[in-house]
Amino acid sequence: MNVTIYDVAREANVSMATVSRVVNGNPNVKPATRKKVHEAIERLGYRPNAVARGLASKKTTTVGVIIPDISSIFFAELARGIEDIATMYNYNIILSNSDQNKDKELHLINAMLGKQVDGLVFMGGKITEDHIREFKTSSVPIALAATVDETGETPSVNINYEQAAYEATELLLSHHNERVAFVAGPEDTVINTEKLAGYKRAMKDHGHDDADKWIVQGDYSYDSGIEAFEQLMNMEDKPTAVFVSADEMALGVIHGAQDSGYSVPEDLEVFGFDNTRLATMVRPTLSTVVQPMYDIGAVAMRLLTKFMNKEEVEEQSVILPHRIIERNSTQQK
Amino acid sequence: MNVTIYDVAREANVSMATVSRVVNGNPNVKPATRKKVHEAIERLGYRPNAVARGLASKKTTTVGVIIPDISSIFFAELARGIEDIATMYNYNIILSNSDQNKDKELHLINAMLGKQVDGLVFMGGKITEDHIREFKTSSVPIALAATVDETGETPSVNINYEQAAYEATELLLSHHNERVAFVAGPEDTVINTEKLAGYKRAMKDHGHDDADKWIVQGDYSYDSGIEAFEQLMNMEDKPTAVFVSADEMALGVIHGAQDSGYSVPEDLEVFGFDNTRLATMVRPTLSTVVQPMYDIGAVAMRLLTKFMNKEEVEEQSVILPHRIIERNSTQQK
DNA sequence: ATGAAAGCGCTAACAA
DNA sequence: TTGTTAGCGCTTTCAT
Repeated sequence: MNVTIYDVAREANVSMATVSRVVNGNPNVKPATRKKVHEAIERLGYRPNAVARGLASKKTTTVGVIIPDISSIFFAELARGIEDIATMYNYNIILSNSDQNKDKELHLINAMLGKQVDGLVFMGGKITEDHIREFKTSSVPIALAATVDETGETPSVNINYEQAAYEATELLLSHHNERVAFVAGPEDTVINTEKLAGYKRAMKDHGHDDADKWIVQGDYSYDSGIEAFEQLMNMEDKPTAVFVSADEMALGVIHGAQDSGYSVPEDLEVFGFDNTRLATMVRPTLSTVVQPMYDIGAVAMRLLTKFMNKEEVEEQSVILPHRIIERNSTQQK
Repeated sequence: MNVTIYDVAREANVSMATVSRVVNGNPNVKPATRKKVHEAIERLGYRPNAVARGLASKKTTTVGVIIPDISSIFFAELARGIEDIATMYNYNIILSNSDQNKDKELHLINAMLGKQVDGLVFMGGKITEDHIREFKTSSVPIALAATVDETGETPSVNINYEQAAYEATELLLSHHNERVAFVAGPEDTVINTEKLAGYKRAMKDHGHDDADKWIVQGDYSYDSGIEAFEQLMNMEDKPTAVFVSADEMALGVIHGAQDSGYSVPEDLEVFGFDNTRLATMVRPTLSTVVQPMYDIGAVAMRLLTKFMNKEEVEEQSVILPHRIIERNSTQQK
């Protein structure tokens, strides 16, 4: 049997209400009483039962986090941002992997709501109507991190993927590359669609209406980067530069090239996306789009705390700044 | 107001006890009644309150996970193993980062016990007496993952680090390297101590009693690998091979070497530890010790479920097999 | 097979 | 400043 608030009350000769007050830092307690209670707590080794507290107060001080895959460098960094801010605001985190599987996602949302989380941070690929319905009927606030809801109805934190992709492509084009390819991520995710749009817009602005023929499909993985390189080299006109929509996949492209005797950036310029730690762990170091992953997680969690506290929120769709960083996988100009 | 078990009971014209039974799959319910209840649940959109359930049953079906840093490739992989098995056994996970800070660790243990987790998976660097005391007085079982308790009192899952380090060093020595260096990890963690011991034993077995002079200190990071390389090259007798106690740090060593015009493995053989995904994302690909991170997490969680179910456990200190994989950062023999 | 009722440990009015 | 007392929503005997 664990020691309860009632045991402490008896030990300190006060009511449980008073114990509750000192445990919760309520100022309406005479210092002497407070001291007595603290001593009793110490003596008994009392530790408040958060479950009972949660039932009585209807607050669990825990938030749910649904993440595609915690073992991915990208998402792990986001998760760290989320957890740090959660800790700062005294929340704990229930973390589950969804593998971007819609059924799992929906199931997890429900499981977490069942656990009475005070809020939810959701990361995923595609927000469907079913998702929106769940979000809307949820009794607790929800924030999306690095995940876009096209309807704009769900609070979210992202960067401007379209613009970022535009700028990356533009930079490659400005290096007088006539043939700039794009290695896409999983189709049917809106972030990929946006990147694609940015790439196409840049191509078009530079007079290339044939962007479609320079697009190859990947899945963000290293291996798919290697495969993408093969495809690139099988094209009639080989590209001289390639914009890859994720760093890890970009490493695959670089190594695919090097393994085939090409050199980067001389024979092929390679540009990544995300600026994960990987970007500086490769030779040549990777030029890439800086997406502030940790911050996206942190800001999403911060946003969520505001909703949980019913604070006013000026803008519920936060767009964080991105930037381009040129390293050695592209030509120095 | 949310719909409760009581509402369902009224809607279905049964008692809450019966609703509870069907929700919990108790077989002692007439099929017709079960059906009625399910319909009522459906109609009302009832979702059981896990907090109330936890209070009444004294089980929360959630386990705490204390991890040094979820954004580390190594730990993220472990976490995935833990979470997958947790899901399989219907547990959720409360995840917190400790940064290997003892105070944080102790605080987290208490916070999680306060949340009434049914068990705890702990990952950390150094298990002190204070840790052991907390573990022992804990009302719920605890399992260590990739973390060794020298007293052997806490259930744990690891590999044999000493032996693995021995084999790695041995392999380098067998390549007729006269000078094999070692890049250590954070001092004062027992896993590092074990690796060090394995390295020294191998050196000694090959007639090198001067192992100490070939040891340089790192912190497992990429940058510390680069620095380690500098130190290696400042030695009087430069080593011709180096065993690095973590893959990421090994990449640092490789790139440090390459950036200085050395080639790997011709001028310097490099051997890593862990076999994180990074090992195949470098050129040359990294020879390394395979530590089954995902499995360690998975097995630790599985072990924990056994304790939580009060099952018999034959061996509470599990040692998983490791192996050596030779890739291109060492000489082919 | 089903129901009644007593908690689980705490918070939050409301009184005093 | 402190105490009394309902619940919070569910599980779990114990009856029936």
